[in-house]
Amino acid sequence: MTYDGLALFRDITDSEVEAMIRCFRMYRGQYGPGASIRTYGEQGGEVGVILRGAAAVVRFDHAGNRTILERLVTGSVFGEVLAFTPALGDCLEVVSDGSSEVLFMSYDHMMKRCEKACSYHSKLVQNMFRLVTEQTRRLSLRVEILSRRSIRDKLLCYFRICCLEAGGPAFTLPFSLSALADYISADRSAMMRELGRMRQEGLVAVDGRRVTVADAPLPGEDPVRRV
Amino acid sequence: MTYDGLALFRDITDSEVEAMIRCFRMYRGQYGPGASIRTYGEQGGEVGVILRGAAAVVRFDHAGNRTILERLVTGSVFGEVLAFTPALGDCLEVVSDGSSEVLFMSYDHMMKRCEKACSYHSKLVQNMFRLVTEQTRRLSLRVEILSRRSIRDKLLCYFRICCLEAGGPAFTLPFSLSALADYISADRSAMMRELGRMRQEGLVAVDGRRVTVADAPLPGEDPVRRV
DNA sequence: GGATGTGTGTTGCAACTGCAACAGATATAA
DNA sequence: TTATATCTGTTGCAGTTGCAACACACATCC
Repeated sequence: MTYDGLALFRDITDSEVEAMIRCFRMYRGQYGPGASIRTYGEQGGEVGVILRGAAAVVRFDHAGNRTILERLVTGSVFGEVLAFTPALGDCLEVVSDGSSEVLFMSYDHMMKRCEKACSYHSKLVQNMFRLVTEQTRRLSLRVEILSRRSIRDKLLCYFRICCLEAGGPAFTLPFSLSALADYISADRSAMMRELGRMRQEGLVAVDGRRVTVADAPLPGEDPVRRV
Repeated sequence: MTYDGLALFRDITDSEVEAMIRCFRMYRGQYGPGASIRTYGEQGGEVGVILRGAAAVVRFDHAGNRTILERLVTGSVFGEVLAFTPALGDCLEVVSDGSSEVLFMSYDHMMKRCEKACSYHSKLVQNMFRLVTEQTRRLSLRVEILSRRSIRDKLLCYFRICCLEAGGPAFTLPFSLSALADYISADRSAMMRELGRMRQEGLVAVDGRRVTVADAPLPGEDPVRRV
C-alpha cells in the first residue's frame, strides 16, 4: 500500500510512514458498506484517518432521528479528541459508506514530543494541523447551513457552497435526497415539499442528484457587503 | 503585559513571546464595547488571539437576521484561515463584547518552518494545534445543538452542555436571552414562548440568566447507549 | 429630567414544518 | 422470479415557528 496522496502523510516518504506505523503502533481496519467503524465513547484518545473510501459521523437521538453530523472522505481525520464528544446520551457512530479502510493511531502518542525528534514526526503534526484546520472550516460551513432559519434557506446555503466548490452553477449531490434531509437536519417530506416549491419558482432544477442553481455565486467574486 | 495564562503561549516564557512578537511582526489592537474587531474578507491570512476580554463572531444575513456563530473568550483564536470563510454575500464580523485586546499574527508566518528552528516556535504551533482542536470541539457542540429539530430540543441540548461544563444542575448564561435566541438560531419570541412552556412543565427554572435544569446530566456519568 | 437603546415578556396570526401514511421506483439478494 | 430494502414523491393534519407589534423595565447619555 502506498500513502501517496494522503494529506496526513504529505512530504513523508512511504518508508518513513512505515516506520511511524510501527513506532506509533498504528493499525488498520477494513469495513464493508454500512459497517460501524467506531461508536463514540468506546475509543480512548484515538484518531482515525480514512485511507480509502468514505464514511459519515451520524447521531441517533432518543427518538431515533438520524442526523449526519459529518461526512468523511479519503484523507479525512476523525476522533473523539478532535470533534463530536457524545455528551447527552445520544448514540454517535462512524459508519462506513461503501467499503473503506481506516488507519488508527493514538492521539497522545502523536502529540507527545518524540525523544528521537524524528523530522517526519513533526511533519506529521504539521499535516494533522492542516487537516484539523480544514475540519474546522467544514464545521463552520455546517454551522452556517444549520443556523439558517428555514429549510429553503438551508438548502440555498448548502447549494451555493456546493456551487462554489464545483466552480459552476451545477453540481452533483454527494448523497441521496433522504440523506440530504438528515444533513440539513430537516424532515424529509418537508424538504421535498420545499424543494418542489423552489423548483416551481425557478430557483433550482433538480434531476436525480444533479442540482442546478439559478443565481449561483461565481467563484472569486467578492461577496457583496451589506452593513 | 504578561502572557501568563494564555493557552497559546503555554510553556513559553514572556521574553520568548516578546522575541516572537518582533520576529513575527505581531501587533496588538484595543477595542471598546461593540467595536468591530474584524470584518471577514478584509484580513488576509491573519490569526487573532483574544488577550483580554471577549468577543463574538456574528453574521448578518440579507434579511438582517443576526446569528452568533461563535463566542470568543480570553485565549480564543479566530481567523479566516481557521474558520468561517464568508462565501455567500452575508456580512461576517468579529465584534468586541465589552472592551478587549487582541493580538494579530500572520498565519503563514506561524506555519512556515523557521530557519532558526527556535524551540518556542514549535511550541507555539503545538499550542495552536490544541486551540484549533478545542475550537473544533466547540463547533461540534454547536452543530449538535443546531441540528436539533425543535427549539425545545435545542435549548435542552444547550442547557445540558452548560450543566456538564458547570458540573451541576444550574449555571449562568454567558449572554442575554436575546443573544441566546441568536445563538440557537431561533426567533426570540418563539424561544421565549417555548421557554415559558418548559418552565410550566417543570423542565427548567429560569431566573434572569440563571438556569436550573430538572434532569441535568451528571458529569462523569457514562451516557446511556441506545442502539 | 428626557431621549435613546437594549433587554424582557407577551400576543395574534399566517406560514412553515414535523409526523404519519401511502404509493411507486429502483436495486439487491435469496 | 419473489422478497427485501432503500429511495423518491405526495398528501392531510396538527403543532411549532417566524413575524410583527406592543408594553414595560433598565441602563446610559445628553
